[in-house]
Amino acid sequence: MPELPEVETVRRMLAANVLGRTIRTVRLSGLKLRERIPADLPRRLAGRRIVAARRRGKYLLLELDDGPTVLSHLGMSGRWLFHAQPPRDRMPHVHATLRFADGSVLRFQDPRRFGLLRLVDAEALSSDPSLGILGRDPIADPPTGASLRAMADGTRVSVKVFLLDQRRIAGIGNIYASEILHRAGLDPRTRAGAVRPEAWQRVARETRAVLGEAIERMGTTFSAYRTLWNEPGSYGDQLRVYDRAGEACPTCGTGVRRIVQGARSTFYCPRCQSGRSGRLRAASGPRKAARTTASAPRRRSGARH
DNA sequence: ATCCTATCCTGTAGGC
DNA sequence: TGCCTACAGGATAGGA
Repeated sequence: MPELPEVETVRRMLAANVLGRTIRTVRLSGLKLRERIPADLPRRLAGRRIVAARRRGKYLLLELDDGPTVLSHLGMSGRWLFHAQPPRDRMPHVHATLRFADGSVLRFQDPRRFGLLRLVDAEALSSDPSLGILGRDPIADPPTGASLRAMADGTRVSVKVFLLDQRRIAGIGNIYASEILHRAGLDPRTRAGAVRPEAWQRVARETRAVLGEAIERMGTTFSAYRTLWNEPGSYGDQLRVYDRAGEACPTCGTGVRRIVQGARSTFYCPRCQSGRSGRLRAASGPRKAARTTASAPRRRSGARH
């Protein structure tokens, strides 16, 4: 799942490869992603030059020379792929093909179509509904223990769910949330409002460390994510707990557990991350039951690199 | 306001 | 071998 490190990797590669290029033609699949791609996108992009590649949280922004910005989100399986020469393949699930004046091509591929392609006028960027709700970016504006604690004040949700909330910190997804909390030695079930100041400091430090190291390794390819050159990221080797239910915790050897929080998997070490205060009750309502008590180790999609 | 659940979607894995 | 089903989760609408 593309999270901040994966999106930042793609942004850097876009900056290195498509900046300054002029779009000649655009072709759309016509299929609906998270929302419909504007039908006038080809007309509005033709002849425009890409002058900036930015990122906010998990959103990518390609700024055009006449003002508007192509706003994109990779969702679960989206990819921006660059080809110096026009590709001759018939790659499935390509929803937008941008052909540049020099013959190079940029494609947006997204099998599961949770992604997003939107054109936003310069003056509307600040009021864009998706961007508008985003909290601080942990790379541009690194969190501190104090800032996290202030944001969590009075919040009753678990610290894991808190970290996933894009309105507070923009860019952390399900993989890195588990990794950050493991490295911070904090029980993912702890209520965010009850996390101690020292623990928030560790969360802040590990957020910066994990995201930074993941960017260095061009992200984590769990299944679908690829860089602009269709290469997998290599941070998967560094994952300590994510998708490792039943395996030994790299710190203490205890079996890694999988639980479900907010309908998403959380992986943690019950020994290294033992919280003695502020723990939420395991279940607060009818739930699909039985799976929350991490049973047998389950292996999934072996595509991790 | 806050929290929680269902929904969108397809590739993959596991069961039989 | 092949069919069938469950599962993965980012963002968001809508309900509690």
